[in-house]
Amino acid sequence: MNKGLRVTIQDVAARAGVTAMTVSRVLNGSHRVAPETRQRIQSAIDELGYIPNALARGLLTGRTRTIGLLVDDIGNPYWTAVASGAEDAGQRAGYSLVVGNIGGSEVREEQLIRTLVGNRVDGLLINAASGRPLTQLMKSNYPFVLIGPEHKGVRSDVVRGDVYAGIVGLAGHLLSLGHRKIALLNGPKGDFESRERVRGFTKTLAAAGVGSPLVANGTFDYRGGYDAATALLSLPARERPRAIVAANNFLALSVIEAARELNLRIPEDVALVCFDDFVFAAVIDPFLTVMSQPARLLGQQAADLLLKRLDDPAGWQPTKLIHPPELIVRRSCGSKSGRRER
Amino acid sequence: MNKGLRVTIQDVAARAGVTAMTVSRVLNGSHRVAPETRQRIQSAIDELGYIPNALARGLLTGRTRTIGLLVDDIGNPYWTAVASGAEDAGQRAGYSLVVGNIGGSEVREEQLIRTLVGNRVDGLLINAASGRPLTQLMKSNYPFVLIGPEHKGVRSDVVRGDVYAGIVGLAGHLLSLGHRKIALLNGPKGDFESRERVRGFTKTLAAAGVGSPLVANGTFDYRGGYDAATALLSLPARERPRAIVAANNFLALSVIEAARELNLRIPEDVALVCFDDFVFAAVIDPFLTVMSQPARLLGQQAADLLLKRLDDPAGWQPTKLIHPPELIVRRSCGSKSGRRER
DNA sequence: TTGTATGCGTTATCAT
DNA sequence: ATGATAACGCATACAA
Repeated sequence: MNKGLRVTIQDVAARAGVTAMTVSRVLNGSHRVAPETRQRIQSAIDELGYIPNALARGLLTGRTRTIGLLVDDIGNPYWTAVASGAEDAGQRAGYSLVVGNIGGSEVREEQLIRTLVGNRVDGLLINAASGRPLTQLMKSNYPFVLIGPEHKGVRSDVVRGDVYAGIVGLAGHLLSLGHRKIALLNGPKGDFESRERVRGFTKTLAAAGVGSPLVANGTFDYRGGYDAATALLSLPARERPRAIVAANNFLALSVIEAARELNLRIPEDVALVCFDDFVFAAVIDPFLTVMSQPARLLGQQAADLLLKRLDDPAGWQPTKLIHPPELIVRRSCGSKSGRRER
Repeated sequence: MNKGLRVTIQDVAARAGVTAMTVSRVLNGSHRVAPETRQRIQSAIDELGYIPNALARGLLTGRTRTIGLLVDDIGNPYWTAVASGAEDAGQRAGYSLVVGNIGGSEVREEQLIRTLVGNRVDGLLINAASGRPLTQLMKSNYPFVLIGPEHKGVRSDVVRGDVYAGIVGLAGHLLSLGHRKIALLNGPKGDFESRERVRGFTKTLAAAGVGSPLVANGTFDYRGGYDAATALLSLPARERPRAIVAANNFLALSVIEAARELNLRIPEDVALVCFDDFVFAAVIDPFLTVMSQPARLLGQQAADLLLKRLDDPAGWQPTKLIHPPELIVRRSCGSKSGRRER
């Protein structure tokens, strides 16, 4: 440890001619300190550049005033917005936010949870792919809020967008434009949201009398998406989709790139729509038609739910907040009414 | 604290019929433990779901195996890439990375430093706007690495792109395309990189015989950039710039938006180039010509320098790593050789 | 190979 | 209004 950090509450106390206890009281804003004493102590703190050791404090009190957020890909503007919302809500209540990046790896997910719990964050906001560590947390009665996918048998707060409604809206929009050969470029197979999308997609198409819907599963990273998109667009002309619903903005990017490689124009040759609005959607060529989810709000609400539970653990009841998404029509779907604006 | 977290090393020891000391040895991988004892202890750990308390460990050892990264705007892909690089490097050495978002506020910057130091992160990677807290850290001999701006009188490792060379290249490219009315849409006034850009910009233009260069200072958030860009493009026709160098990708976005509002085409009416490449640059309309900086590498090297210093504090000597940027010509500058590819 | 004693920096509790 | 003492959970030094 560094010299400067060797400054402890004892040093401050000595310099101010009081006991550590009194310094502690000043630090924690107790009123039971004489104004002049308080002043002397404050001076000592400033002169020594004293910063309380949060480890010692946390060890003793059992609270760190820190919460953790685990997301699949912090490089995705969607998750950045979620994080920003959570940070805001946390900061208002005097909590710090620690963000971990899962990157699609279940191993990493468990690792991160271990690290954060080891550091005794007071609670967790989790965009979890794997349910395993969650049941563990549940057994420990460790407070956490799920953002996005729900998990069977896991009793917890949940905050998420209505993915089902979103996909219905997206597919419906394409149908209303006359499309019949529509494909879903989905995320990794098997998780909750992925299943929701497939369910909504097939149901909507079936209701419109369109059989055997095309579903491709890519990964959310660039490579996986690009390969899946290329495969989709390389199908023989009769099978090739004339419209694609991408499960998130990065997958939409993949479609754009793949189409470019194959000399396919968007929206003339393939229409494109996707989940999640973001700054660049209105600037990308072509401007993307998206199903917008209130990412920032999701982050805020998730943090708020967690903080509420921390405040009153006994009174906690699992809450589920599901937000309807909003269709923003731009150009990539080929709609006549597509706006240039964001 | 939660029931599940009440599991301490003592509980594990009791269950395994040994002392806390022996458990500690297993946790830290000492070889001096009988295989069968080790096994018993491991079982106890698993059954109880024991996770060591990093607070207690850190308090005792004086090391947390955690480093902090403070950036101006984690929402910007550039900084996300830096963070990702730093996380990689850290993880390889068994360190966790905690990221803080400064958001252009010096108050927030000091606050974050206080919080992280309070939590006794072993060192800091800082993209600092304000020099004040740095001198404080220096006096305390607290290890930190600067990413981006340097600061006078601050002795520390520095990792950054060569902003001066970058702006020279960008302005030079526009000059070579025949432009004379070139403006710099700069970031916030006064910091190191901002001054570097102005210096390189004026010098390059002067060398080409172009007088009185136009420099506008925006903030890096969307609003500030948009206003500045609009002001620039709304100048009377004789003064209006025919080419703009944007100080980062978000400012370039502002220019695109502002131009659209004013019915100005890019690159026909205004050419546009900017710093920092990113996924969307090759998809944005028009594809952006950029000066690419090795963001990921910067993050990695910064972390590596910090870890090296932590490993051998006595042998530490301040190192400065400056990377030349690379010009990637696409369409927004109006160059004939502009590629469609990324 | 395993155990005992001690202290890291802070605050809760009880005392003055 | 302030102080003394103990305790949080763990690892270091030393002992057995």
